[in-house]
Amino acid sequence: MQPADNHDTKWRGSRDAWLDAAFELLLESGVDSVKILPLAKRLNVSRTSFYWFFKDREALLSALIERWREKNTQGLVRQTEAYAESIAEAILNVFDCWLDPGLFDSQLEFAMRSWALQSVEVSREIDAADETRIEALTRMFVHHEYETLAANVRARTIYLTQIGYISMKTQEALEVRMRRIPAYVEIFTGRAPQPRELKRFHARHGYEPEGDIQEGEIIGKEM
Amino acid sequence: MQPADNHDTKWRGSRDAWLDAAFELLLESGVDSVKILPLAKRLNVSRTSFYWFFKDREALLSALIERWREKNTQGLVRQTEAYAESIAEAILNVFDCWLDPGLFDSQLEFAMRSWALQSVEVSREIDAADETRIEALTRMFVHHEYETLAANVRARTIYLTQIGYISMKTQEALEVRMRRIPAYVEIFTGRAPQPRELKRFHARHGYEPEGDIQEGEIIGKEM
DNA sequence: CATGAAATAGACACTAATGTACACTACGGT
DNA sequence: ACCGTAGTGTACATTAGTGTCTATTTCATG
Repeated sequence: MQPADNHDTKWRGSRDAWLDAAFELLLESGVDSVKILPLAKRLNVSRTSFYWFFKDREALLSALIERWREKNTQGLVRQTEAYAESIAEAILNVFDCWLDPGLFDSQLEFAMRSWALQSVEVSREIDAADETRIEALTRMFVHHEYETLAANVRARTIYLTQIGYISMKTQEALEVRMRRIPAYVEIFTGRAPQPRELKRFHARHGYEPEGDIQEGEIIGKEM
Repeated sequence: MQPADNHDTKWRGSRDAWLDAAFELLLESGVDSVKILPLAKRLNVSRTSFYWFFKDREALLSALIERWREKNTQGLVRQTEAYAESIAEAILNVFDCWLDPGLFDSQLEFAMRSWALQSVEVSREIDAADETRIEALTRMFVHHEYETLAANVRARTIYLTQIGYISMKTQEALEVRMRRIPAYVEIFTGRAPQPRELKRFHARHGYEPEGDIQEGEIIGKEM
């Protein structure tokens, strides 16, 4: 028999406690570290209680996949569909994902990709997710009047750059990241963002630039 | 005492055999799968022979890191420094890396990044490599008269996109990849590559486009 | 306060891995 | 021919993990 919803009793463990701990370990050190014994130690609970909540380790891992499936792809697709006057604004909407872990959990994303090395099941999940996401981004560009092939390559660039960021585990200060954003927008769209578009973006993320932004100041040369 | 260079005796094992097999496993399924027992089975050799060549598992893993350190960063940096008339040509030189596993081993790269999850040592190695590589790419753009910040962001984009590709384990047909390349060049540089630049690139990789390339055909819209 | 379900723990059996000790075999040089 | 060294195999001790069965504790509720 499986546990009923846990109306906050005083039991030390719970299905969610095990799951949360499993997530932590997954993010910290990869799927191979998600083992029952270490989890039990971390939770200060007997290892065997685990088997009351989950059939076996397999079941725990499936639950992790489940949780990821819901979260990241959803978050990204929603942002590509958000209202935007211009392509620059649309891209800034997508950038929200990289700044707000609520919309897209980068660490989780990386952990899943590492996991995929060892599991065809996970591997298939990831492939499906990539396709869905790139399609959504492509639609976004097409919607802003890009040609199909161009839209697709731009979608890839923007997506791959982010996956690259994740894979690199880049730790930039908000300041640095924000300063780079106009340049990224210009690269990804082919034209510079308007100051007012940036201002709205900054506001969303509670950021105040040090000096006022002058047009043309940020990007060098012939772009 | 450690083994002398193995002047091809008829011994079944050798330090290199173990190392090669270890690499295979690392690429296929991550560092956690690099275990002595499975390696021994794969090599059809007694597990314990291992201890003649390596002190312990640790020592084997260190040897793997060693081998990676030499290879990938070197390959990339060399390509950024290759002769190029234009920035487009310079970028196409870099693209050589992604097409020629001799210059840059993508799978290995990904495996190392996953490994870094669990090992601070590897993690530090990776960080150092990233920095070196991005610096080299930035120098390349600066050399072609881009402003410092712009050059740096472009360097990042090109590098991250590739890391993203790797992380996604993209399997594109050469045909597809080649068709996308002009668009990538345009995104990364801000202007379209010349047909003759592409031709030289195609020739290097033994590729013959299906139709002749017409200027402006590839990229859509307002770029 | 007694009862039963929810949750925990302990004892046990098993597996896969590491590493050590030591005996053995094949080869090459003198 | 024979001896040392390079390389292999067998046997054993140990450790960390999985999963099962059973006994025990804790809590909510009548």
